[in-house]
Amino acid sequence: MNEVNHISFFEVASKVLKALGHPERLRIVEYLQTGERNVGEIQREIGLSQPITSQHLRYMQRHNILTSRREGTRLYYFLASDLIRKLLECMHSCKLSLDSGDMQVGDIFPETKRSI
Amino acid sequence: MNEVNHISFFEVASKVLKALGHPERLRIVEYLQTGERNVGEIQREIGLSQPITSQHLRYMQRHNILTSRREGTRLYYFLASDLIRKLLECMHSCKLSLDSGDMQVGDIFPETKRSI
DNA sequence: CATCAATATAGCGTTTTCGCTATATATGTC
DNA sequence: GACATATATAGCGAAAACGCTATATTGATG
Repeated sequence: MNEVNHISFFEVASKVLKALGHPERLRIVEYLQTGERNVGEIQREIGLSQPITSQHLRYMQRHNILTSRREGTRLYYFLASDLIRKLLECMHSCKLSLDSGDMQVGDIFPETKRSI
Repeated sequence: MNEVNHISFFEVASKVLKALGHPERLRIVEYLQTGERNVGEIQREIGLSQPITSQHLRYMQRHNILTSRREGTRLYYFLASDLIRKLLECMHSCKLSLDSGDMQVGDIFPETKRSI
């Protein structure tokens, strides 16, 4: 069991992780935790060019991280699944651990010496 | 704050996610949750060729997912940080949610129709 | 239908990832 | 030092990711 059409959990999960494995995309996705936003809003918030913003959003939509909803000329993107939401919560709790000093950057990137 | 030598949390986290974003590497890393293993053990467990196994392990070591310890002619690899462990726990809990049917594959991969 | 604003796509060069085969290195043993 | 076992690396071609510029599409409005 644990397979659907020969797609294992590992295949699914790794695709999601890979798609989130980009600093700007992670920023975008964390921003979208607060609710849906249109491309322009995301672009301004993250500070990317229009094409790059659109490309990242399309990429994440293709990889089932995001979904979109059109409203007139605007396209609103939002988180596509509970897996994504759970993952982000987890990242956030890791971030808090790092902030609180329970965890050191050195635990993750030994070459840096101070805590995040 | 929240920056160390201009390396933000997003940079660190996205590198980790990217490095975990590969089905075989995810398998390896989940296997290593049970404790350290040497290359041969990992190779046999996951069912990869020797060079590929070694390459994935080195890759993950370079990306601060794993560390290693030599014992004679054997090299033992193990999880490098608490962030990794936390992330895996999270993935595992997501996996359980999927298994229990609370979540559907369709939530993640709409083209598939049954639950994982 | 002309035009504008919002968003997407094409095309391109560079870099990284990937899996593979062949070969090298390191360690232990005789 | 010869040899065996365990592991790593080199080198290669194919594919994908990346950021960029230029251009196209879509929808609303006059």
